[in-house]
Amino acid sequence: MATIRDIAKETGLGVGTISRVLNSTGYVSQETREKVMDAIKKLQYTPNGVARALAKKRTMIIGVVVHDLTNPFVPGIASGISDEARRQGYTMMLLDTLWQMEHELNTVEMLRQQLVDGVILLSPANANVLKSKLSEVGLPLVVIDHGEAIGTSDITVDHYKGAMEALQWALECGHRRIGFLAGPPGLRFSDLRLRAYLDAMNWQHLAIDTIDRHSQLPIAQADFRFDKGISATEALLQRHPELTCIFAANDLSALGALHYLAEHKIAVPEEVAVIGFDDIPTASLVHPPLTTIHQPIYEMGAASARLLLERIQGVKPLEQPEPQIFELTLIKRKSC
Amino acid sequence: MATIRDIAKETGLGVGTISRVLNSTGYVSQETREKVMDAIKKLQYTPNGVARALAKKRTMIIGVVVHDLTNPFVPGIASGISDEARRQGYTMMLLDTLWQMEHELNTVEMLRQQLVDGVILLSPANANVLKSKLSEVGLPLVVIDHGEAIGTSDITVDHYKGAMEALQWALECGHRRIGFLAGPPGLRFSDLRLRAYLDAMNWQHLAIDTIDRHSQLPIAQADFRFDKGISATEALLQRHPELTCIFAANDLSALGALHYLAEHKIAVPEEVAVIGFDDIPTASLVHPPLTTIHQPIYEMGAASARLLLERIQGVKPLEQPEPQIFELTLIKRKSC
DNA sequence: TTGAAAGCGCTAACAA
DNA sequence: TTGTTAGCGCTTTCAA
Repeated sequence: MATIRDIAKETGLGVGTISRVLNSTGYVSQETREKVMDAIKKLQYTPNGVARALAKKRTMIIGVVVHDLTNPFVPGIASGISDEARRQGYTMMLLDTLWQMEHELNTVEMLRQQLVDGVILLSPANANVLKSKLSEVGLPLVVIDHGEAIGTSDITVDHYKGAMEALQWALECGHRRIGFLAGPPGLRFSDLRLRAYLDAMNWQHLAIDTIDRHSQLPIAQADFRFDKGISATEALLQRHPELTCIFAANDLSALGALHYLAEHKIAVPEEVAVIGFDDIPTASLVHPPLTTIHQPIYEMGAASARLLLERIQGVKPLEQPEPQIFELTLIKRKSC
Repeated sequence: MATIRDIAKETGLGVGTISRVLNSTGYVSQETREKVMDAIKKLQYTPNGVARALAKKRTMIIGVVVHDLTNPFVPGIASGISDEARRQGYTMMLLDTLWQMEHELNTVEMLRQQLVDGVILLSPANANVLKSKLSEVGLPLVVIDHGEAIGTSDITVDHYKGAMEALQWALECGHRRIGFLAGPPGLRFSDLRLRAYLDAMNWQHLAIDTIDRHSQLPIAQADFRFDKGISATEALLQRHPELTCIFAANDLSALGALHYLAEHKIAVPEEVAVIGFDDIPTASLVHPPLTTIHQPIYEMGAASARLLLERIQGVKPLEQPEPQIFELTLIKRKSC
């Protein structure tokens, strides 16, 4: 592997000069530049990024921590980030924590080691610890939709309002007996969607943390998952055959509902309607196409990258939050 | 930011000793170790990964170059890689080229800069150039299913055989008039699936590169995409109303076919059957669930990571190929 | 316009 | 068992 010193030797110049042509900084005569370029080509030289990062104190890489690569939501966000980052000369490093607390911590521990210039956290379960860990070492950070009751996200949406809009539509369609496939309890955005459901059903008096005690309610836990969406739908309809509509806390579980209904030849939306939340790509592919709340996934990713880069470049202060709230829109397809 | 030198000063020890307790190499007395640990905690010290990488000449990161994060196939592979890498203490860095030649080259150019210890290329369009670029700098490499006519992949499947198996099943089901939704021409695995189709239809004499001249054949270009799957199916059925089955070169386009058929109230599989290829997660979610050829996606990802790490660690030689061919299996669901 | 030299923060001999 | 020192390959003053 050729180093900058080899180029210096080959051309008879000093390493400083080589560095200058490599970075187009300072003055270099045309003649010298060419001589250097020739040597670079001849020796197949590529600068060593690690050494450069050490000297410059930046790597031009941003780290993105996600909970599950196979959740269709995630690649959407990631490609928004990746595109925007690339546009500004940065590279994205994706890190998957598989919803495991332990991995989330390990991951942030390795990000502390300065291999990245900044970090984007996507729906972290415990944003607050991670945040303080990273700010200890002064790493710029952007949080998309954190999962804790308190704390601020830089990029987010109005989950409550979105869910309410979905339910409003269900009511407009004439549905009165509406069941709910809930997400994992304790996660902020999961709870907000549940809250909207309770309010829309006129159960404002019920606190979300006591909901599991009201087993007579048409609510079943589906944990944002497809497979649990199937079983939860089954449970729901057995306990509540009177339901004419199911609102799922996310698309994946809504797809589970759709799957169950199709298997049991229950017509959608004629017998039971279904509404989801997220608008993942698959939502439009299933039959009937899923009516759902659209999140501008790609745009949210791009915006988070833009904000992070501003913080990295010192345009925006690291700690001062100014949340961007993205618009949700109801996409009326065929399932409700 | 505290450095190793600060810890040395704080404890009154030499930097070598600090390094030793950090890496658990060589002898360190229990007492010293504790003193160091205390100082680390006190000063909130985290070792600088870049400096370490420069000194050790390895970063413990592997780069994974993919063409499209939003293709469900990709996250499947990536999570296999990520899991296996993590198990061995490595971190995965995902890079998206969006099917763009230019990005593919830029990406490899940055990987040349030694920020990673090895590279996995997923279905690269031009594996050969990338390969030589990386081997110039001695970077270990694993290729999953390259897209060129000649060249070897380390991890692959028998596309021809898989497609043939799918067609055999269609024939067994009594279908004789079978249409084909083709992938992008010129890609090795795309062409192999087409070849199998032609052979199964007893059109062995037709060369794949002249296929577009035979416009009377029940073949339409769907380019592995959902939206083109819809329009291609429409075109196909208009020209060939006699078809009773459609074989799609991949699941995404098969889903497009399914979508078209549902929209036009054409019963699947009674009136027209559909078979796909890949077995992406969505395949089992649609209605009717898609009969398709299953690729062990996760396993292939894990295997490629294992192989790469063996090459990085010098257990396996860098250049000597010994391709692993994974088994494809026909998954009979409801669409055929 | 170019060269020399001092780091960047860490690891790994080698001495002590 | 610990300390010292010479790199790793590059950038960046400061002189020349």
